Amino acid sequence: MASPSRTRLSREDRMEQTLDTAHSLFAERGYAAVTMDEIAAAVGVTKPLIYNYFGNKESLYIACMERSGDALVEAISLAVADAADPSQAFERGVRAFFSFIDTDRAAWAVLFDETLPHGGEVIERVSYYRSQLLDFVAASTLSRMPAKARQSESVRTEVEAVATAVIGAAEAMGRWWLAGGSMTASEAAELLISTVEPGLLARSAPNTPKAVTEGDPPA
Amino acid sequence: MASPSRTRLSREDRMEQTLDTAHSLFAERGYAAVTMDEIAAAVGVTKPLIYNYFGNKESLYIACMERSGDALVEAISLAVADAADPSQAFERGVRAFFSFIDTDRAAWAVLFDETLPHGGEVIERVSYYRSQLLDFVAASTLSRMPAKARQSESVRTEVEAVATAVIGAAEAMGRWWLAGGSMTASEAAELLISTVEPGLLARSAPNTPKAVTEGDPPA
Amino acid sequence: MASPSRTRLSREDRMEQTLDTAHSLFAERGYAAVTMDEIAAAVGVTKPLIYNYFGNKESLYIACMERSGDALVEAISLAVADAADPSQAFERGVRAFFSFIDTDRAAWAVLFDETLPHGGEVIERVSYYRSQLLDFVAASTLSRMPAKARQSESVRTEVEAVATAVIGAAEAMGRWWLAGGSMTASEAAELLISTVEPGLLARSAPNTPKAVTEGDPPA
Amino acid sequence: MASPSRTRLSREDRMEQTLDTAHSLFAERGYAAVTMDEIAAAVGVTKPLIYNYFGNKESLYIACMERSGDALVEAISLAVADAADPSQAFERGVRAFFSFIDTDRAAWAVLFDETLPHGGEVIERVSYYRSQLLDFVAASTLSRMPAKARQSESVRTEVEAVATAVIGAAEAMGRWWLAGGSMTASEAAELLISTVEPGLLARSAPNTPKAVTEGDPPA
DNA sequence: AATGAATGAGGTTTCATTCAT
DNA sequence: GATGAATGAAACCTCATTCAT
Repeated sequence: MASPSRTRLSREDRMEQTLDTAHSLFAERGYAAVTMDEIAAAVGVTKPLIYNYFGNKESLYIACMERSGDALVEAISLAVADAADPSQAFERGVRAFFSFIDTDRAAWAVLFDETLPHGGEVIERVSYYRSQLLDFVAASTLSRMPAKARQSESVRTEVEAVATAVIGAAEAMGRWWLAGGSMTASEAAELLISTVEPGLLARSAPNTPKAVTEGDPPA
Repeated sequence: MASPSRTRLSREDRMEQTLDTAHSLFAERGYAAVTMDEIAAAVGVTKPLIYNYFGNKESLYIACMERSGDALVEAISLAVADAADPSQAFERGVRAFFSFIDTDRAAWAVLFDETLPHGGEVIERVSYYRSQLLDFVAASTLSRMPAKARQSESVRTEVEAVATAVIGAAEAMGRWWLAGGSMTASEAAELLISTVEPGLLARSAPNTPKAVTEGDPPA
Repeated sequence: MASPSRTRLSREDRMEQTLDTAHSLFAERGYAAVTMDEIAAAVGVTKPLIYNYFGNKESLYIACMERSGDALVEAISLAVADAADPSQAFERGVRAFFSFIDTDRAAWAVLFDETLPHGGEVIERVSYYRSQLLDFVAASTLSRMPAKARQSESVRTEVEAVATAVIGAAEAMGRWWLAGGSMTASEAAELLISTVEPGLLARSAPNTPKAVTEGDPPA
Repeated sequence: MASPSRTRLSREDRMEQTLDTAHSLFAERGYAAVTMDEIAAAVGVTKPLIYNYFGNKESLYIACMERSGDALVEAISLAVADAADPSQAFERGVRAFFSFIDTDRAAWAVLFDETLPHGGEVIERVSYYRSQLLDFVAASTLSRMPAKARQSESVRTEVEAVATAVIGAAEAMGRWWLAGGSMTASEAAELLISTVEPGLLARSAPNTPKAVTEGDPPA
């Protein structure tokens, strides 16, 4: 927010700098409340330059969002891919998620801003990232199911619903954690895992005696 | 939305009618997208009258929200209070929640509008209702815990976090359900219950062998 | 342009007054060069009021134009209808045309403004009025032709072309006359009539040997 | 419009190339709708270079216009000069005019653009070319008059008015022809000639009984 | 000979809100 | 108890034009 130096920057540098500044502002106050004038002033240039580089407000926001979104999706993607055992994908994904919002809480805020205009391109892009997260959860749940079940249409619908609920839980908890901060990100992750993992597991393996998968080995 | 009759109404009736109309509009398109002009036109009165009654847009929205919020809290409250066994409070609450949004999706929409201005009084009131819901979940979780645990500060924090996650899950699933509608409200409720109940239970009774509480193993 | 009194006016009066003022400004400097700010200032109100009444700049311009266009078309229409003999329709129409632009030169300017945006609704409306004028000329020419010729497609095309030329001549002469003013409107009308009437007549009565009018006198 | 090669050109060549490109754009969309950005992009150079060469947008337009204007005036001038008999000057001029706009419709479009700013230098230059055309018509009309009449101030005014009307007719018909194209340029020329020539002739030779030119009543 | 970076100034439009009756 | 008229403030966006290299 500190107004940067007055030197002429290369197009690339200026764009980078603008993205940084805009990202901060958007993260702090949301899409609707931030004006182009403000962004320009914060960057230390005039509006036309920003319009020249980014076209319009929505596109600028999308550019901000893309950095965050890509980073988040990649972080989770890597974590999940590294799981030796598919049954650990979910946990690893959740941990990556909280680790991400711990590292870059602004990214999170931009990605899940609640003041976005309802009917534009921005919302489409946000939806894309949300759907990516959804897919991670859904995939990790499905991967633990018998092949037969995975085919069923109704099972797939249920899994989508459950995944939605889990993402909602993660978002809410993320928000809560960002606001309060009375525990570490990793603790928050474990808390979420312990809350939903049992239910997911039960759903994935309906035939398996739940007792066995869930915990205490039989005496 | 049908423009109401133009007869002169008493102040109270007019307010009631305005609330109805405004509620519909807000539910349909969100706080930000609805203008005072529209509301006045839909009600069939002039803007100054609405300002006279409600002061400003935020207050009007709050008035709309309060009806919905109170109704929701009361519905859940009743359901929970009726539970013979505290261990059923959570399930009953969730069912009441989905039943409520099934009956009155407009109320839900107003209560969980995502286009609210970030830093105003509105958001405070929304928070109040959210915190009420939170308390239900937290209470139902705590009630299943041994008294000793309930005293612990760290346990209370954990429970708050978990309850937040659960409410987030419910909201997200509610939104998903309203948008798609590929199952009944009651199915959605069961889905949510089956997803988080095991985890909650495990948390409430950490000593109890989880297997036992979770769906009797085959003999 | 003198800023009118500050009294509150009825909607109708204010609209009327706004139309008057805007009409003057548009007539004087053209659509593009007049700003809404200016209009509002000249009327003595603020922009939002004007937007409230007229919607946007194009609509305001159209409202201005409609008055002028309707008046012009009606004036010509009446003059032509009054012609006892169809062979006089053209002359009467031309006189009405010049009489009109004599009475209300601003109307003319608004109607044939050359700075209108190319692809909007405004241009459509202007075209409508232009086509009305065209029809007058074309009709008066056709009415003097034998029924047989009137059917011919090629004759109709020719008549359209000629009518276009005549309207162009009238517009240009109108503009010239408005700029210079070295003769009366009625003299200008007669001048135009004497310039094109012979040609039109010759066209209408193709049986007359064209050789006589058109070129080399017979040896 | 095809973006030209990026080789370094001499100043003169670059100017030439810029004029070509700008001319095309202006002809296609009119002065107002073309931006300097566009022109620069289409030429394949940067704006400052264009400013360096031409000063500003108006001057650039004028430069475009001058080529077209000079060419048109010269074409007509030649045609008229070639007329053995002064009585044919008008016809030849009209034919040259339509032949010109047939060959180079872009030139025409730039010369008679209707979106030019009202009060600048551009309009002055346009007026110059228009006055040149006017002079051709006026001269050809005057040349057929007795010397005595030519001296009269009022006759000269009348001739100017009539010439204005004729040019207006030519412009309008030119526009119509360019838009529709349902006849050849030469047919259009003859049509215009046959429409105004009789009137002009009658004016030039006021002693000739007009009845003759105007369609003899059947004996 | 030419460029990339940058701007000043202004345009249309929208909205919550209040004045005067 | 209610209205029609009116506003202040600001938002997004565009364009011709120039500076510094």
